Amino acid sequence: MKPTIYHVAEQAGVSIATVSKVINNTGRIGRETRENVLAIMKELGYEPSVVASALTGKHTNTIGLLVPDVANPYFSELARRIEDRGHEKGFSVVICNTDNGIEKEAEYVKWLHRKQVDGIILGTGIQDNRTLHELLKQETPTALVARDSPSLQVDTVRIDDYLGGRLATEHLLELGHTNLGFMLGGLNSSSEEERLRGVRSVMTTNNLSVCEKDIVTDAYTIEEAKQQAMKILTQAQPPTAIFAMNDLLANGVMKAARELGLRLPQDISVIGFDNTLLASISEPPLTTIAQPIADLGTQVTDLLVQEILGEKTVKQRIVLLPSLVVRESTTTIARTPVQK
Amino acid sequence: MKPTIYHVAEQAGVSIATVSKVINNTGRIGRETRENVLAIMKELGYEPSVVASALTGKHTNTIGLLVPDVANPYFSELARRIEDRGHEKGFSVVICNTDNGIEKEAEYVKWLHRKQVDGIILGTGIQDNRTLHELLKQETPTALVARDSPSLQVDTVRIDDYLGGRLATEHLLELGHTNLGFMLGGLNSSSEEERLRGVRSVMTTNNLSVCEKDIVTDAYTIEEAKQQAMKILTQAQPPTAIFAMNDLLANGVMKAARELGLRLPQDISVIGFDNTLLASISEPPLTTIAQPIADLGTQVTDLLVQEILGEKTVKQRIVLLPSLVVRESTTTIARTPVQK
DNA sequence: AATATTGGAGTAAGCGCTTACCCATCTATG
DNA sequence: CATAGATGGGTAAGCGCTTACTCCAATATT
Repeated sequence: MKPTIYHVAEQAGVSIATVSKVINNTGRIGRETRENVLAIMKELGYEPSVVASALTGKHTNTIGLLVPDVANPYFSELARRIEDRGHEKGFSVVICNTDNGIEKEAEYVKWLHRKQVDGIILGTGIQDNRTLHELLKQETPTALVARDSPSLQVDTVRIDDYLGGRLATEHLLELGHTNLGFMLGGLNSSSEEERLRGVRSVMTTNNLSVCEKDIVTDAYTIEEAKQQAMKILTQAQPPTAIFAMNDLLANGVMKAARELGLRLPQDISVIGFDNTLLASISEPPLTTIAQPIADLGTQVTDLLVQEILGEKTVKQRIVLLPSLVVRESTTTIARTPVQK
Repeated sequence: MKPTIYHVAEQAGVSIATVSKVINNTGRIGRETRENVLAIMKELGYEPSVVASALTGKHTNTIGLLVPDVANPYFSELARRIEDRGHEKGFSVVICNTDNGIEKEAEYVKWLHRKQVDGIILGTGIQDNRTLHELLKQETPTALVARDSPSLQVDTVRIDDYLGGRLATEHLLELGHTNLGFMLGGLNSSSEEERLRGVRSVMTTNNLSVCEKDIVTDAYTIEEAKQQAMKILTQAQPPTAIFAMNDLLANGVMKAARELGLRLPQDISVIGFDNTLLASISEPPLTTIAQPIADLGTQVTDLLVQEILGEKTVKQRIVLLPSLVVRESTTTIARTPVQK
């Protein structure tokens, strides 16, 4: 049977209070007693029960992580970083896949609440803020990652999507492209809107406009992305470059292009977003807007942990800046866009 | 303040025992009382504390999942399936990245134990069975996935790696290749050894042999894989086909080949393993040995949950069969292997 | 009508731990 | 030498829940 604090106390000839104090390094305990208790603990292979101590009003040392889908490279890398950092700080992380469903999200949050997790990291792109409001009302430490927090008082770590959109667009314009296509996914729509805002801003500055029919949306898998890309690429006057909102979609676009016999990047330039594993794997290697995923993960975890530990009182919003990573999927424009 | 069972009991004018009974659907409770209590619970927004009930000797409804690295597509897909199934069954999963380190693994297991997780799924490829032995001794329900259990009495779900190795080799031989190269990673070495055993078996049957210098190992990233592949490909008489033990490595091989000016698949055939996202993304699309990842995930979860619930007494070993998925990275041999 | 059943609900003892508070020594102080 | 702090450690009351057991009243049984 698993030894409890009672066994240790008995063996050591002290009270359970004393044992508890040496475990937690609280109160005043003599050198000798402490060492003795420690020895007994080791001898018995005693491990304090997190459950019991949690009941006494302390922490469970657990944080909940909500993401749309861990199988998505972006989120799996993020999850890895968060787990790493959490582990360093003594927290375990329970993972929840919401598929960006408001119902699932709410259900998970309720469940995590019952489990008394110490805090929650929201990495979903849901526009609906109901769950978030609920969370804040309940005073569960909460932090947002890769998601905007429109006018809400909550710790947030995200990238500047607007800037990301600008960077991508500027890159394409510099290469001479003026007829641009865009592919949105839907996994993190608030981010995507911001990026599109960046796009529009740059386009307007350059007296260009983005044609609504060159924007396709709702693609979650590479296959769907390919199908959607087909729509854009088979138009009368197809874009010469496509900006996909994540690397997975960009790969879908490339598949479509290849199937249509277009050469990459000579006939069609493609730029992605995120700079996940997929960007370096793809052929040609994908030019993309890099998110500092590792930093997003560690910083949001730090924020949450500080909040949990009560080490900080003011909420903050951290905005990391994306950067352009040029690889081989984009190049200067070759064919004349007029070919009606 | 969060309502407790006492608040509900008071409001409903019953004892906490009664409330507990309606929550758990145990004991005998009258229709009216039950409905009344239920109503009060809803009204108060009461949520039973998992922590408290866990302390009373029940379950925490949590399982621990140990994998080398969730950022690895294979494991992230697996993790997704396990979380999905776990969630369906009412369990949350806490994720642990061991990087295949025996120390980290042991530490995680100890920690999970303190947390009183109901069970543990081991998806690591560590050869050392110490942790596993420990786990079994402690009677923590444990299940292995994608990992062998040499002579141990533990629930296991895995694929037939030997068969996988055979399938890959047979495919290459059928295409006319006789000079084969192999690239191991190290993430799951027991599996890889089995696969290699499959390879050797087929080779021997065909009066062929595998040259030790055509086997490279220890590659964890795509970059490392590329470097290692270079070694094989720049030999005097390089293989005409390479069998990589996972899709990531296969991509590294393709990168190397491309850098050396080799055409894929005409000059060099590449076959991977796992059939993850990476296999369909890559260019050319990767021929690979498909693991039924979804089934691995759900079945191992089911096994563990049954074990936890005490619904079964005999341990079992489930072996799923891999299959060959032919895409475009392999083709019949073109150049003559003799070119010394 | 007397007894046996059974349905419905309460009592109270813990689960393993934390913590506010109390008590006994021991040493430094005037 | 009496006393005020330190110092070291114990007491006991919970935390929110489950469950074995008890008790009572309403039926069913003979």
